[in-house]
Amino acid sequence: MDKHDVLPIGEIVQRSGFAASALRFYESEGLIEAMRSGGGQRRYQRSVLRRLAFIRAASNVGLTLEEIKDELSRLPSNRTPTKSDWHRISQHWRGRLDEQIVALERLKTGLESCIGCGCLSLQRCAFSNPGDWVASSDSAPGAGLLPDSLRKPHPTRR
Amino acid sequence: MDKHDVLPIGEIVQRSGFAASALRFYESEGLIEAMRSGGGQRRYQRSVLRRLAFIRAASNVGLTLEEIKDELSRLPSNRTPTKSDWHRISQHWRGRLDEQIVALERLKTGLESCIGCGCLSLQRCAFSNPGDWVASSDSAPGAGLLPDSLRKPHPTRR
DNA sequence: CCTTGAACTCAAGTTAACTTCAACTTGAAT
DNA sequence: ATTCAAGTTGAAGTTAACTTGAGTTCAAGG
Repeated sequence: MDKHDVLPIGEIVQRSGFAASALRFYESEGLIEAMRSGGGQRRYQRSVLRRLAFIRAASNVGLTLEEIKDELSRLPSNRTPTKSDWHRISQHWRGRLDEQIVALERLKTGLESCIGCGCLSLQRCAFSNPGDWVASSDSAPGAGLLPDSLRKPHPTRR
Repeated sequence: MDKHDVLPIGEIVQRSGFAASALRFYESEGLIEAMRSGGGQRRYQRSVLRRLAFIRAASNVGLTLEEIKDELSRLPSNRTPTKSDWHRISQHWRGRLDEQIVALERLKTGLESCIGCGCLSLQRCAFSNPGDWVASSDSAPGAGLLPDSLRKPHPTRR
């Protein structure tokens, strides 16, 4: 039990779906670890696959690598996460997703209410109001708008 | 009726909530236009405010500047958009928002179904599956995952 | 031994959407 | 006439999350 306990990077690429360059990058950022072969090539433990799955899931939820790193480090040191670890985390992520959904729905509602008025006059359209206008009258109709956590996709990604 | 028909950049900054640098940038990208004073300073027509409101709203919906530029150019040349223009556009935006909401909800559902299994085993967890796995079995449970249009916020903003 | 495909490193490039900076110039008010 | 806030330009910087490229080395099969 030696040869099959570690996997070369190509294998990890296959099984995880991440590019080799991404794996090296994650390693450089301290998200994953690797041992080295005699000649200096990376040899991964099987557990890195679970870690990578976690990374992908978290990233789908919209966490930054920084945040993901934090969560990974909070996962009681490298043992397999228990069901309660997983439950705690999923609650957190659920919250994130809910926030995002609510924000989008608020936006949609604003949009709908604008169809009637044909406005975009910048006068009192909640949909197009810049942040400070909205902030000024606290209980405004379309108050809030997009939270910081809802901005455009990153172009690099697949 | 001359002095009050054009506005200096500072005024536009106040009224639109965009930074002066953003306004110059938008101009360089052809999203807005400006006349010049004798000495070369920008003088904006009032209508630019409506355009800027449109830009902000579209950007809140998640359109790229490129897309916004397209939509602006499709708005029957610079006249005030009619109610039907606005209706057509808002339908488009609504579609975008709906897509995004659906994607997030699919993700949330996947997350929920994962709580029970405590998985992230990379074996068959729809939530953490990389794209190609999902693509391979077409009618998979959590199929689809995040569309390209749903990736992280851009840090620069506000 | 030789050949090749797989891997390595490190620096630099990519993308969007702006911002910052340095070094002036304008223009409205006193 | 002076002043100074407000405006101008063009180039370079910022951020996240990686990718690309150049030049070199590893490792496994024949």
